[in-house]
Amino acid sequence: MANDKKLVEAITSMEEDFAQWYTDVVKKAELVDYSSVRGCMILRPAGYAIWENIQKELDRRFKETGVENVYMPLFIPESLLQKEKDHVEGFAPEVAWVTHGGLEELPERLCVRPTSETLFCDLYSNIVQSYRDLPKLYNQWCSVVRWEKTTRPFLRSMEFLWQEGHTAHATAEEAEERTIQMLNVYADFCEEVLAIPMIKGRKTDKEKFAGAHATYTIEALMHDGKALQSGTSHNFGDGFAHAFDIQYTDENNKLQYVHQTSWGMSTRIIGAIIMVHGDDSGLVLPPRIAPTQIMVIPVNQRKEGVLDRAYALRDELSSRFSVKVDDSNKSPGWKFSEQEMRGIPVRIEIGPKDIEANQAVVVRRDNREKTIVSLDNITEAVAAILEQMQADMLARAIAHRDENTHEVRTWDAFTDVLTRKQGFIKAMWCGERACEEAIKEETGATTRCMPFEQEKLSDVCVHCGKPAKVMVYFGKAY
RNA sequence: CGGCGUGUGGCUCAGCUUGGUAGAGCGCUUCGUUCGGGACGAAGAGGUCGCAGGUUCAAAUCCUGUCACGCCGACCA
Repeated sequence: MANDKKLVEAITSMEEDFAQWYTDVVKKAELVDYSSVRGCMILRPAGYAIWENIQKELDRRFKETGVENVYMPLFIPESLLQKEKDHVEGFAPEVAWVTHGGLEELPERLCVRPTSETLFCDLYSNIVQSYRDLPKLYNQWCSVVRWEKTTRPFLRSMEFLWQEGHTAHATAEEAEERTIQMLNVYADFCEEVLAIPMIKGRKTDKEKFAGAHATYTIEALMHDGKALQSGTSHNFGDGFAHAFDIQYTDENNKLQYVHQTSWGMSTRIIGAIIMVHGDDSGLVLPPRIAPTQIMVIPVNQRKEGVLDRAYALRDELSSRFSVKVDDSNKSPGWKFSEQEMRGIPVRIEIGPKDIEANQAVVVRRDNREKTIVSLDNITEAVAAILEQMQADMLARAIAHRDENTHEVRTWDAFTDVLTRKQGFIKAMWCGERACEEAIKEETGATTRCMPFEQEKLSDVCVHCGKPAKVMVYFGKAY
């Protein structure tokens, strides 16, 4: 009983206070710590390792499509940033400036990159001459800085890690194709590896990227019914090419402007992992992204042979999985709770009784299901359990999203959902910005995207009653 | 940026109203006993009270300012 009490106190329950639950999990799982710089987070080993796995997996998928990695400078001269009008206006309010070098004031201010479109454009204007130079398919892994007013670990920090891909193409068609291709890379990655289902669609003009012709997005639904924009892919058309004079000579010796794209995913996605899969005991990591997949917990470890058997088990499983032994001088119960808090997918309990019976107890993190497994074929058994867990997590996330997606045909129903249930709202929209802004003003809900998979729910806009143009996902967002 | 709230050993907090030598629990260290859902005993280490200024014989406590964090709102590709 006393132990139960302690557990309850450790992490605030989701029901009671979701925001506090999130903060508790992030801290208790030791993913992040606050730093001495306002709004900047420290990624601790457990958090950074998740990012490293995300990087590894995404990087491989990018390269399979022909993308190459580069690294651009941290600083952007003010004059360069200002070349594309919409772009500057979009980012100006949240840019950090360097004004001094040592003791001397700089002749021209440098901004700390909030994103690197301008640098890539500058580069492309120099290195693209001929249609033979195209396409350029570059990506960089880096951090960017945006002077945010309020911050939360992973979801919004002033400096964050991400990747930004920037491509230049000969034709508009090719650029559009690449934009969609990368959106699909993100969506597939999220589903297959992170077990997070995504709604794919296009952003409205109001929500699109500063300077883009079209922005596509993947949107996920969190456990509390709020939406999280999880990755974006932009088609710039030839807008930046005109601003930066990126021209090439085509097969007919005519000058043409390139068509560009950019696409990004950030450490914010780790926030999605936490808020989609986590529970009241802490983090739950999908097996395919977990830095440590298995924790072996010896029981009665001071008894002759127990620790040795645990180490042997680790060594055996290490050929296929990432495994650790918790041989600290804590009680088993403490270790169980710790493993659960950290979201390690599977733990294996092994004690004197097990060793005698040539078995171990395998426990899944997501549903706490216990399986007694023979030590003779434990690698195969654990592989099957991890696979099943990965699949079940995705299935649960899809079920949760579907249960919390509401088709709405009237304004009353729209506001009713927001006050009582939250979640995604599918509704028809007239396509007018003023109407979109009014909806946000009245309810706090924003357009998340115009999904690729369209349905015709009615003939009129859910808010203003004018003829409807498109079905939109609405929701309250992080 | 606006409203509300919070800053006291590593953590959670008490003390502040009514100024007078800084407390508790957890954690940590050492030794011993334990070990199948956050074990127990003994002995130890560790803080100058977010920061700066002021009032006072005397400030964690009163006053002013400031910084950070949290929540809500505004803002945010």
